[in-house]
Amino acid sequence: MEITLDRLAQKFNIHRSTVSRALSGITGVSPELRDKIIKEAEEMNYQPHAIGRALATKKTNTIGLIVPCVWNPLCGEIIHHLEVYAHLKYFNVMLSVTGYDETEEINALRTLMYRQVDAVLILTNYEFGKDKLFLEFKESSIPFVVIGYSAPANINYVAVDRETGVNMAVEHLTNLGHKRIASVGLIMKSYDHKFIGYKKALEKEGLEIRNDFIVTCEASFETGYNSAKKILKLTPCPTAVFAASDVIAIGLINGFKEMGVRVPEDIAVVGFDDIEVAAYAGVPLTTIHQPKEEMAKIAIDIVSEYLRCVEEEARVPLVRQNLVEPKLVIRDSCGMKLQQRNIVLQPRLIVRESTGHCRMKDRSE
Amino acid sequence: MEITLDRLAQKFNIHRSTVSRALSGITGVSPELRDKIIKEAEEMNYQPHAIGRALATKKTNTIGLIVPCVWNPLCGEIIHHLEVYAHLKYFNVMLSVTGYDETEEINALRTLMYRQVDAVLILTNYEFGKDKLFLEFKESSIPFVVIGYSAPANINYVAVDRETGVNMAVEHLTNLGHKRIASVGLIMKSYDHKFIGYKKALEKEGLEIRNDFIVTCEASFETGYNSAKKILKLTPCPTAVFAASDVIAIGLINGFKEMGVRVPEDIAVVGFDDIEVAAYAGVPLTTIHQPKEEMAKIAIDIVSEYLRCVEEEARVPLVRQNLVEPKLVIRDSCGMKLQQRNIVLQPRLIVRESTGHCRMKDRSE
DNA sequence: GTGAAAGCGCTAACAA
DNA sequence: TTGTTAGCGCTTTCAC
Repeated sequence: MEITLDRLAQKFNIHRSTVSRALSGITGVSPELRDKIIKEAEEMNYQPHAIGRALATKKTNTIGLIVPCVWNPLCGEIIHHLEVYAHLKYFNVMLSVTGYDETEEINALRTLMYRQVDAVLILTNYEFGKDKLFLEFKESSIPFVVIGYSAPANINYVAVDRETGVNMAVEHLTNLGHKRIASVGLIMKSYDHKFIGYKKALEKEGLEIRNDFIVTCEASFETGYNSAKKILKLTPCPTAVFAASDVIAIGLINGFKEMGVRVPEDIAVVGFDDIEVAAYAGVPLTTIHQPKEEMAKIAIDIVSEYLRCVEEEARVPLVRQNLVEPKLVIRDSCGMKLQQRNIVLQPRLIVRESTGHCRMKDRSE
Repeated sequence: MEITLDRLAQKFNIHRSTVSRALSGITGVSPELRDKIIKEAEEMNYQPHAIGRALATKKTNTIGLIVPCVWNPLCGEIIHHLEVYAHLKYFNVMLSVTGYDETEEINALRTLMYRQVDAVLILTNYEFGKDKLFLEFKESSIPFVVIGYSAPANINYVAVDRETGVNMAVEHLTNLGHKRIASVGLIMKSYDHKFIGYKKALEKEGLEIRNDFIVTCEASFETGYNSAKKILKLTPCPTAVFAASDVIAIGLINGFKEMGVRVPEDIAVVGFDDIEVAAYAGVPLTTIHQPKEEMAKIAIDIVSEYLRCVEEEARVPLVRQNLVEPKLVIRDSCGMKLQQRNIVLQPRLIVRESTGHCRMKDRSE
């Protein structure tokens, strides 16, 4: 038989409310009784019923996490950190994967939002602020934060500064002397910060922006792999390529290899994300590091701080919009093999931080 | 103001139970009223309150998922499939990551178990049946299934046949003529099926089992990488190595490369798991495929079938213990490059299935 | 310091 | 067909 507050109370011929107070550590129970109750509860291995409590308190201590997928290493790593930090703040996490489907995203939101989670986090790597999703959010009163992409003015978000990141990547290539720099996986829309960054970086160097040098594809190993052929068909052939994500970069390098094209000797490749495999991917990948753990921490902080305030009936914090700084991680895929390297069995890592600082904008609703 | 059954009922001056029936599609409401109610509910965008419903029905439609980590691609891929199948069966999933910590596993179990989830799935890659965890499970009345490792007689599980898998891997190596086959990442315990498989496979071939050829390490890219040095120090040097997981194999290959040792020319490597990156890892990895999606499907089927039975008050199914068959996936890392290969931009895949069938043992409690 | 009572939102058995 | 009632397990306000 399940053990409940009432059953515990019966043991001592007292009322369940007293037991509740004793176990919640609320003042107003005699120390002796309190200790007896606690002891007995432990002995009987009493566990408060989360659902009952949630109904009474209107708090579930659960945050909903909507993600496009989990198999993708970038998502996997971010989800990992989110869960760990959530756990530290005593939140459970409810996971919902949408398969990059906008309708599914809305469904997930509905399911989670309607009062079974205290907050929702949404991981997305593309434009956010699309009307439906956005409206759905605003109708609810629970806090939410977008992770991975910037959002409209009145929505919390934490994301890397993509434009700066891409700029660093392209600059690295131009510094190495590259003039014909193609890209794979960019989305040719004004809302794609990576696309903007790519264009601006080339413009700054006075390099021509050629549409045929912009090969679009989704983010996966396979699409990257298949893009290799497209890149090699270009005339004149690019000497370097910026891949919009590491999975693409890794696939690409494999594709090149398959066609007898060496990286970095024949063509240089920079990635974006710095997923863990990047260091172990055939040719260790030079890439732009996303501070995933930091982003996760910030996201969890935002919701837990918000929730703390409503609990204490304090003024709720302003919308927080965090752009965190990327870093350039130099490995082998762009041909920085010029220096002598000791044969030390550790993944080589030269980190070059961007000059900017972590920017944080606070705006009022 | 939140919209509830009562508030909906007020609109028509009827009782909330009628509204409840109408919306649940339960017979016993006049068609006209029913339609009016449904229409109004949709208009007001009514969403049933999951917590209230859960308290009343003692069902949360949520399954708890306890995993050691999510950043690891093997875990990530399995979690992905689990979530997708759970979703298909209308389950939410509550995720709990334990960081390979047994105490955390028990905590997670407690948190989830005590009536906020209908079932729990536990993903583990090591021995299961450890007293504490096991007892904790048995005290609860909710169904659970272990994924990835076989469990004691009265516990559901679904796992690959690891012993067979390792046997296939080692056999592949011996077929290629290898005699000195080291291993990395095995656990030298009687409960490690991979270890058993490795030993048996060598014995079968009449090969010596050398303790120094068994290099232990945890499953990560980094530990694999660091193990390369250890392998190369052995005398006589092995000509092939079996890595207990793909992440180890990938790290290992990078370590070898770093030290100027070529794979497969100088040394052959087989992995285990067939994670997605395996096909794109510098040298495409020959490995043992775990049917992750199939395993996920079986796991979800087990719990949803169980839950269906208790709901219908039918006899609950017997314990299901599924060992699914691994497959040998031949790529490049063992030197099967003998045949001419067309330059076709697709990851090469030669799948060799094990001769056995998917075994399923049903046992009574 | 402790008990009684109400109520969170819903479902389900029973009456009408 | 519809309403009434009770109750899921807990918290919390108000009496005592």
